Amino acid sequence: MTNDFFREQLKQKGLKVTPQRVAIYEAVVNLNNHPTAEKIIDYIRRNHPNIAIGTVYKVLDSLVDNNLLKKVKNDKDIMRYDAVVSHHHHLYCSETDRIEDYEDELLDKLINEYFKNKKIEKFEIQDITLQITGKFNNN
Amino acid sequence: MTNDFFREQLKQKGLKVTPQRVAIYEAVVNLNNHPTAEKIIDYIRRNHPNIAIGTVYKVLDSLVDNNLLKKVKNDKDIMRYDAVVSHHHHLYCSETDRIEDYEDELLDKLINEYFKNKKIEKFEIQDITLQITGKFNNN
DNA sequence: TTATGTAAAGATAATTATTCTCATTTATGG
DNA sequence: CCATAAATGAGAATAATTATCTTTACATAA
Repeated sequence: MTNDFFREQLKQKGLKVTPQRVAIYEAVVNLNNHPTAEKIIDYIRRNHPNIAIGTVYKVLDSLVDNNLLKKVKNDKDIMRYDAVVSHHHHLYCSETDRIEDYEDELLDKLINEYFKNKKIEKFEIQDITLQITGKFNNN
Repeated sequence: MTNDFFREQLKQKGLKVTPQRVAIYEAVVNLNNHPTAEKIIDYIRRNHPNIAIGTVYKVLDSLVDNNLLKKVKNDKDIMRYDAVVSHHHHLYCSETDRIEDYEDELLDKLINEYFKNKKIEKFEIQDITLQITGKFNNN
Protein backbone atom coordinates (compact mmCIF):
# COMPACT_ATOMS: atom_id res chain seq x y z
CA MET A 1 0.00 0.00 0.00
CA THR A 2 2.54 2.59 1.13
CA ASN A 3 4.72 0.84 -1.36
CA ASP A 4 2.28 1.22 -4.23
CA PHE A 5 1.66 4.82 -3.35
CA PHE A 6 5.37 5.48 -3.46
CA ARG A 7 5.89 3.67 -6.76
CA GLU A 8 3.05 5.63 -8.26
CA GLN A 9 4.52 8.87 -6.99
CA LEU A 10 7.90 8.07 -8.51
CA LYS A 11 6.30 7.42 -11.88
CA GLN A 12 4.32 10.62 -11.73
CA LYS A 13 7.48 12.60 -11.07
CA GLY A 14 9.27 10.90 -13.95
CA LEU A 15 11.64 9.01 -11.65
CA LYS A 16 12.49 5.40 -12.29
CA VAL A 17 11.18 2.87 -9.81
CA THR A 18 14.28 1.14 -8.50
CA PRO A 19 14.59 -1.31 -5.62
CA GLN A 20 17.02 1.09 -3.94
CA ARG A 21 14.54 3.96 -3.96
CA VAL A 22 11.80 1.75 -2.63
CA ALA A 23 14.06 0.37 0.10
CA ILE A 24 15.22 3.82 1.18
CA TYR A 25 11.71 5.19 1.32
CA GLU A 26 10.50 2.14 3.24
CA ALA A 27 13.39 2.50 5.67
CA VAL A 28 12.37 6.05 6.53
CA VAL A 29 8.72 5.03 6.85
CA ASN A 30 9.42 1.94 8.95
CA LEU A 31 12.10 3.42 11.19
CA ASN A 32 9.63 6.20 11.88
CA ASN A 33 12.08 8.15 14.03
CA HIS A 34 13.44 10.78 11.64
CA PRO A 35 16.51 8.72 10.88
CA THR A 36 19.90 9.96 9.74
CA ALA A 37 21.42 8.68 6.51
CA GLU A 38 23.52 6.33 8.61
CA LYS A 39 20.52 4.76 10.34
CA ILE A 40 18.85 4.36 7.00
CA ILE A 41 21.90 2.62 5.58
CA ASP A 42 22.10 0.27 8.57
CA TYR A 43 18.44 -0.61 8.20
CA ILE A 44 18.56 -1.21 4.47
CA ARG A 45 21.72 -3.29 4.57
CA ARG A 46 19.92 -6.02 6.49
CA ASN A 47 18.04 -6.95 3.34
CA HIS A 48 20.03 -5.10 0.75
CA PRO A 49 23.66 -5.49 1.78
CA ASN A 50 25.25 -4.03 -1.34
CA ILE A 51 23.63 -0.64 -1.51
CA ALA A 52 26.19 2.13 -1.90
CA ILE A 53 26.31 4.97 0.59
CA GLY A 54 26.46 7.51 -2.20
CA THR A 55 23.28 6.07 -3.63
CA VAL A 56 21.50 6.56 -0.34
CA TYR A 57 22.51 10.20 -0.20
CA LYS A 58 21.58 10.76 -3.82
CA VAL A 59 18.21 9.09 -3.42
CA LEU A 60 17.44 10.98 -0.23
CA ASP A 61 18.24 14.24 -1.98
CA SER A 62 16.11 13.47 -4.97
CA LEU A 63 13.20 12.32 -2.82
CA VAL A 64 13.42 15.57 -0.86
CA ASP A 65 13.55 17.55 -4.12
CA ASN A 66 10.45 15.73 -5.24
CA ASN A 67 8.64 16.24 -1.96
CA LEU A 68 8.43 12.57 -1.09
CA LEU A 69 10.59 13.09 1.98
CA LYS A 70 11.37 16.12 4.10
CA LYS A 71 14.55 17.20 5.78
CA VAL A 72 14.16 17.80 9.50
CA LYS A 73 15.94 20.84 10.91
CA ASN A 74 18.01 20.10 13.98
CA ASP A 75 20.89 21.35 16.10
CA LYS A 76 23.36 18.72 15.03
CA ASP A 77 25.38 18.65 11.87
CA ILE A 78 23.67 15.44 10.81
CA MET A 79 20.70 15.61 8.51
CA ARG A 80 17.52 13.72 9.41
CA TYR A 81 14.63 12.71 7.19
CA ASP A 82 10.88 12.47 7.60
CA ALA A 83 8.47 10.46 5.49
CA VAL A 84 5.54 12.55 6.64
CA VAL A 85 5.33 15.32 4.08
CA SER A 86 1.94 16.67 5.10
CA HIS A 87 1.95 19.74 7.30
CA HIS A 88 3.01 18.99 10.85
CA HIS A 89 5.20 20.12 13.71
CA HIS A 90 8.03 18.52 15.64
CA LEU A 91 8.59 17.63 19.25
CA TYR A 92 12.31 17.78 20.08
CA CYS A 93 13.63 16.10 23.21
CA SER A 94 15.88 18.54 25.07
CA GLU A 95 17.99 15.70 26.44
CA THR A 96 18.28 13.24 23.58
CA ASP A 97 18.05 13.27 19.80
CA ARG A 98 14.50 12.03 19.81
CA ILE A 99 12.17 13.87 17.44
CA GLU A 100 8.47 13.11 17.04
CA ASP A 101 5.86 14.41 14.67
CA TYR A 102 3.03 16.48 16.05
CA GLU A 103 -0.13 17.30 14.14
CA ASP A 104 -2.62 19.83 15.40
CA GLU A 105 -5.11 21.31 12.98
CA LEU A 106 -6.76 23.45 15.58
CA LEU A 107 -3.44 25.06 16.43
CA ASP A 108 -2.72 25.57 12.75
CA LYS A 109 -6.05 27.29 12.37
CA LEU A 110 -5.34 29.52 15.35
CA ILE A 111 -1.95 30.57 14.01
CA ASN A 112 -3.18 31.10 10.47
CA GLU A 113 -6.00 33.23 11.80
CA TYR A 114 -3.50 35.27 13.78
CA PHE A 115 -1.36 35.96 10.75
CA LYS A 116 -4.37 36.92 8.64
CA ASN A 117 -4.56 40.05 10.73
CA LYS A 118 -0.98 40.58 11.75
CA LYS A 119 1.24 40.70 8.68
CA ILE A 120 4.99 40.44 8.97
CA GLU A 121 6.55 43.40 7.27
CA LYS A 122 8.11 42.68 3.89
CA PHE A 123 7.66 38.94 4.30
CA GLU A 124 5.16 36.63 2.67
CA ILE A 125 4.51 33.53 4.76
CA GLN A 126 4.46 30.20 2.98
CA ASP A 127 4.64 27.78 5.88
CA ILE A 128 4.76 27.81 9.66
CA THR A 129 6.23 24.90 11.55
CA LEU A 130 6.65 24.71 15.30
CA GLN A 131 9.74 23.39 17.01
CA ILE A 132 8.41 22.27 20.35
CA THR A 133 11.26 21.40 22.69
CA GLY A 134 10.70 19.58 25.94
CA LYS A 135 10.79 16.30 27.79
CA PHE A 136 9.14 13.04 26.86
CA ASN A 137 7.66 11.35 29.91
CA ASN A 138 7.61 7.81 28.60
CA ASN A 139 10.32 5.40 27.40
CA MET B 1 28.17 48.32 25.89
CA THR B 2 27.43 44.99 24.19
CA ASN B 3 31.09 44.42 24.76
CA ASP B 4 30.97 45.15 28.48
CA PHE B 5 27.87 43.06 28.87
CA PHE B 6 29.60 40.16 27.22
CA ARG B 7 32.78 40.49 29.30
CA GLU B 8 30.69 40.57 32.42
CA GLN B 9 28.81 37.49 31.33
CA LEU B 10 32.02 35.59 30.69
CA LYS B 11 33.29 36.43 34.17
CA GLN B 12 30.03 35.37 35.76
CA LYS B 13 30.22 32.03 34.03
CA GLY B 14 33.82 31.55 35.10
CA LEU B 15 35.16 31.87 31.57
CA LYS B 16 38.30 33.86 30.88
CA VAL B 17 37.88 37.06 28.94
CA THR B 18 40.06 36.56 25.89
CA PRO B 19 40.32 38.75 22.79
CA GLN B 20 39.30 35.73 20.71
CA ARG B 21 36.07 35.25 22.62
CA VAL B 22 35.24 38.91 22.42
CA ALA B 23 36.00 39.01 18.70
CA ILE B 24 33.88 35.95 17.98
CA TYR B 25 30.93 37.24 19.96
CA GLU B 26 31.21 40.64 18.29
CA ALA B 27 31.36 39.00 14.89
CA VAL B 28 28.06 37.22 15.47
CA VAL B 29 26.48 40.41 16.84
CA ASN B 30 27.77 42.64 14.07
CA LEU B 31 27.20 40.28 11.17
CA ASN B 32 23.65 39.96 12.46
CA ASN B 33 22.69 37.39 9.85
CA HIS B 34 23.00 34.11 11.71
CA PRO B 35 26.46 33.48 10.33
CA THR B 36 28.18 30.15 9.83
CA ALA B 37 31.53 29.46 11.48
CA GLU B 38 33.15 30.23 8.15
CA LYS B 39 31.55 33.68 7.87
CA ILE B 40 32.59 34.40 11.43
CA ILE B 41 36.18 33.40 10.66
CA ASP B 42 36.24 35.60 7.54
CA TYR B 43 34.92 38.55 9.50
CA ILE B 44 37.31 38.15 12.42
CA ARG B 45 40.39 37.64 10.27
CA ARG B 46 40.11 41.20 8.98
CA ASN B 47 41.29 42.47 12.36
CA HIS B 48 42.57 39.31 13.92
CA PRO B 49 44.33 37.43 11.14
CA ASN B 50 45.92 34.71 13.25
CA ILE B 51 42.90 33.25 14.97
CA ALA B 52 42.75 29.49 14.57
CA ILE B 53 39.72 27.81 13.06
CA GLY B 54 39.66 25.29 15.88
CA THR B 55 39.51 28.13 18.36
CA VAL B 56 36.48 29.58 16.65
CA TYR B 57 34.64 26.27 16.80
CA LYS B 58 35.63 25.72 20.43
CA VAL B 59 34.58 29.22 21.45
CA LEU B 60 31.28 28.96 19.60
CA ASP B 61 30.55 25.68 21.35
CA SER B 62 31.37 27.04 24.76
CA LEU B 63 29.34 30.19 24.21
CA VAL B 64 26.38 28.06 23.17
CA ASP B 65 26.87 25.85 26.25
CA ASN B 66 26.84 28.99 28.37
CA ASN B 67 23.80 30.42 26.67
CA LEU B 68 25.58 33.44 25.24
CA LEU B 69 24.89 32.27 21.70
CA LYS B 70 22.31 29.96 20.20
CA LYS B 71 22.55 27.45 17.42
CA VAL B 72 20.04 28.02 14.66
CA LYS B 73 18.38 24.94 13.21
CA ASN B 74 18.45 24.78 9.45
CA ASP B 75 18.18 22.45 6.48
CA LYS B 76 21.82 22.54 5.56
CA ASP B 77 24.64 20.64 7.16
CA ILE B 78 26.25 23.89 8.23
CA MET B 79 25.62 25.22 11.69
CA ARG B 80 24.58 28.83 12.14
CA TYR B 81 24.73 31.00 15.22
CA ASP B 82 22.53 33.68 16.74
CA ALA B 83 23.56 36.29 19.30
CA VAL B 84 19.94 36.87 20.28
CA VAL B 85 19.36 34.43 23.11
CA SER B 86 16.04 35.80 24.28
CA HIS B 87 12.95 33.98 23.10
CA HIS B 88 12.21 34.59 19.46
CA HIS B 89 11.27 32.94 16.20
CA HIS B 90 12.91 32.70 12.80
CA LEU B 91 11.94 33.74 9.31
CA TYR B 92 13.54 31.42 6.76
CA CYS B 93 13.76 32.45 3.12
CA SER B 94 12.53 29.60 0.96
CA GLU B 95 14.84 30.62 -1.88
CA THR B 96 18.05 31.64 -0.17
CA ASP B 97 19.86 30.98 3.08
CA ARG B 98 18.62 34.18 4.64
CA ILE B 99 17.33 33.85 8.19
CA GLU B 100 15.90 36.68 10.26
CA ASP B 101 14.79 36.91 13.85
CA TYR B 102 11.15 37.49 14.57
CA GLU B 103 9.81 38.51 17.97
CA ASP B 104 6.12 38.50 18.72
CA GLU B 105 5.01 38.50 22.33
CA LEU B 106 1.35 38.55 21.46
CA LEU B 107 1.76 35.41 19.41
CA ASP B 108 3.74 33.78 22.21
CA LYS B 109 0.94 34.58 24.60
CA LEU B 110 -1.63 33.10 22.21
CA ILE B 111 0.31 29.88 21.81
CA ASN B 112 1.08 29.52 25.51
CA GLU B 113 -2.58 30.04 26.28
CA TYR B 114 -3.47 27.37 23.76
CA PHE B 115 -1.15 24.83 25.36
CA LYS B 116 -2.40 25.63 28.85
CA ASN B 117 -5.59 23.88 27.85
CA LYS B 118 -4.43 21.40 25.27
CA LYS B 119 -1.67 19.23 26.73
CA ILE B 120 0.49 17.10 24.49
CA GLU B 121 0.36 13.53 25.73
CA LYS B 122 3.44 12.36 27.58
CA PHE B 123 5.36 15.50 26.72
CA GLU B 124 6.28 18.46 28.87
CA ILE B 125 6.83 21.60 26.82
CA GLN B 126 9.85 23.72 27.63
CA ASP B 127 10.03 25.99 24.62
CA ILE B 128 8.15 26.70 21.43
CA THR B 129 9.88 28.30 18.48
CA LEU B 130 8.32 28.95 15.10
CA GLN B 131 10.05 28.30 11.82
CA ILE B 132 8.31 30.68 9.48
CA THR B 133 9.27 29.96 5.90
CA GLY B 134 8.47 32.33 3.10
CA LYS B 135 9.66 35.08 0.80
CA PHE B 136 11.30 38.35 1.74
CA ASN B 137 9.99 41.19 -0.41
CA ASN B 138 12.90 43.56 -0.04
CA ASN B 139 16.60 43.40 -0.92
C1' DT C 1 10.13 -9.44 -26.11
C1' DT C 2 13.82 -7.64 -27.05
C1' DA C 3 16.67 -3.72 -28.23
C1' DT C 4 18.08 0.82 -26.88
C1' DG C 5 18.73 5.21 -24.76
C1' DT C 6 19.09 7.20 -20.50
C1' DA C 7 18.68 7.56 -15.77
C1' DA C 8 20.35 5.44 -11.76
C1' DA C 9 23.53 2.61 -8.99
C1' DG C 10 28.10 1.17 -7.40
C1' DA C 11 32.79 2.05 -6.11
C1' DT C 12 35.72 5.03 -4.53
C1' DA C 13 38.06 9.45 -4.41
C1' DA C 14 37.43 14.11 -2.90
C1' DT C 15 35.58 17.73 -0.28
C1' DT C 16 33.70 20.18 3.63
C1' DA C 17 32.62 21.03 8.16
C1' DT C 18 33.97 19.97 12.44
C1' DT C 19 36.66 17.80 16.22
C1' DC C 20 40.81 16.34 18.39
C1' DT C 21 45.61 16.51 20.14
C1' DC C 22 49.17 18.56 22.17
C1' DA C 23 52.61 22.03 22.72
C1' DT C 24 52.62 26.95 23.76
C1' DT C 25 50.65 31.08 25.44
C1' DT C 26 47.86 33.98 28.36
C1' DA C 27 44.32 35.55 31.74
C1' DT C 28 43.47 35.73 36.49
C1' DG C 29 43.86 35.18 41.62
C1' DG C 30 47.04 35.30 45.28
C1' DC D 1 54.86 39.62 39.66
C1' DC D 2 54.17 34.51 39.83
C1' DA D 3 51.90 30.33 39.48
C1' DT D 4 48.60 27.71 37.36
C1' DA D 5 44.84 26.35 35.07
C1' DA D 6 42.48 27.51 31.10
C1' DA D 7 42.58 28.87 26.43
C1' DT D 8 44.79 29.31 21.91
C1' DG D 9 47.29 27.86 17.69
C1' DA D 10 48.67 24.60 14.39
C1' DG D 11 47.78 20.95 12.09
C1' DA D 12 46.26 16.13 11.95
C1' DA D 13 42.13 13.34 12.12
C1' DT D 14 37.36 12.30 11.61
C1' DA D 15 32.68 12.24 9.98
C1' DA D 16 29.25 13.41 6.93
C1' DT D 17 28.39 14.39 2.49
C1' DT D 18 29.33 15.14 -2.48
C1' DA D 19 31.53 14.23 -6.87
C1' DT D 20 33.33 11.38 -10.57
C1' DC D 21 33.12 7.90 -13.61
C1' DT D 22 32.12 3.31 -15.07
C1' DT D 23 28.63 -0.19 -15.08
C1' DT D 24 23.92 -1.64 -14.58
C1' DA D 25 19.06 -1.74 -15.22
C1' DC D 26 14.51 0.61 -15.84
C1' DA D 27 11.20 1.90 -19.26
C1' DT D 28 9.71 2.98 -23.80
C1' DA D 29 8.67 1.52 -28.21
C1' DA D 30 9.78 -1.26 -32.30
